[in-house]
Amino acid sequence: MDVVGVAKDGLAAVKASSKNLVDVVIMDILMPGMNGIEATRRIKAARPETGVICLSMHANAQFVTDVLNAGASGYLLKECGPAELINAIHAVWENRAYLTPVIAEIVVQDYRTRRSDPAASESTRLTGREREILQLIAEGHSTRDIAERLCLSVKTIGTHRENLMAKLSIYSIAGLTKYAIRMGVTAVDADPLGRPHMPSPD
Amino acid sequence: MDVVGVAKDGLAAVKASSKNLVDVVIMDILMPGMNGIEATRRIKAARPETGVICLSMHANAQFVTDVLNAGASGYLLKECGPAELINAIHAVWENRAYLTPVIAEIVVQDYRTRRSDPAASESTRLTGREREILQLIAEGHSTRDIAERLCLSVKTIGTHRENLMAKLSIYSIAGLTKYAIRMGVTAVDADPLGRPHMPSPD
DNA sequence: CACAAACTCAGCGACTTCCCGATTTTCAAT
DNA sequence: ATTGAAAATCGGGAAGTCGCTGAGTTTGTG
Repeated sequence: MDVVGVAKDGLAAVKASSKNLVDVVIMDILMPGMNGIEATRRIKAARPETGVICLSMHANAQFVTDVLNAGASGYLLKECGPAELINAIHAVWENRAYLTPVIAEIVVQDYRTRRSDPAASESTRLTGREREILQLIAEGHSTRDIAERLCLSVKTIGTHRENLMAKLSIYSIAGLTKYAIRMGVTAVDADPLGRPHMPSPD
Repeated sequence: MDVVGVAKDGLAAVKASSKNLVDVVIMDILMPGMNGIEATRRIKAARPETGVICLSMHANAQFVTDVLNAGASGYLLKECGPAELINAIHAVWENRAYLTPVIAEIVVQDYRTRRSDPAASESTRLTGREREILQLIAEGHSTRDIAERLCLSVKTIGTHRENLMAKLSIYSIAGLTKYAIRMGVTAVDADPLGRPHMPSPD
């Protein structure tokens, strides 16, 4: 078992795993720029036989389902010991799935609640794109920034933001930022994006 | 010693202490709407003989100096026991000041560092108004909202926001929100301000 | 295949932001 | 008491953004 590469954000992880033929990727969800869900989706799209294990601080039902939908085969919490990590790597390696018990329980609970009330978490369930844009907004990027970064029209980003706001009933950037922080999509001390104009006269 | 009133936010505290002739106010700093610093300032402005003791979770030099500038006579941390609180109330009652030892130390340190490097924290020191507006922005209020709430022109709020951004080198609402959270000016789970328009058709 | 959901984008009026400027108030130091 | 610096207040105007409507394209599932 070799560590063939380490990446500090989602984009780097996607690039690294496309260059080296990686068997298993240990993916953090909370990363600046591109999050782990999006990165997982791209890695699986580029090379489906790559196994992805997500490692997160948050035991959040939304995260788990999104990550699994993105194609991950495992989900661990950061509190897990090295033994469990190795265990999970072996499982995913052999094309099996591994969920840490707490997460497995959450998944089951999620199925149940969705059975009993299918529309309950329907309204606040964000799509991948919406979550991606939520993250970028919460990281301080302007609509224009995001549009350029994702090679989309400013209008598209606007629409996504509107859908986002309607789903969450949060109609301010500040509110969205706090929501993103609570959801673990961004960190309080993430890069605040200093001066886009006025490059300091001194 | 009687408790003559309890208020859940800054504005309520100002109103309550103007109606009842309060001797000593125990003030929390972190409150939605109007923060404790602004509330302290207004209470002292309305009736200077009112003693104000600030009770905060944060042992932050910025907070302490601001609160003292606002006119507070005491500063305690929330970890303090009831004995110290009573102690402080008696001191302030008798027109003396009381700082809990940790805070006293911070004040001394602050004096020293400011002696040695007067311009160090000069650029990022916000005025009271700026801090107030930072808080309102971070609570999700629009420029127009803030202007109406403070009975000021939209232009004034804009200028304050611009000064704020220049001082902090943070040029996004999201960034300002995170800064406000780090500074303890607002809470992550503060009221996200649901739907300012579209009052829900169902 | 058909259907729904997700994703994409344009138009347009209203509003906000950014940068320029200005005045008044406050307050500490001389 | 005067001066000066910092704070707070506001306006104009160009440029840009937002909110809403509507609508075409892609995607995935039954």
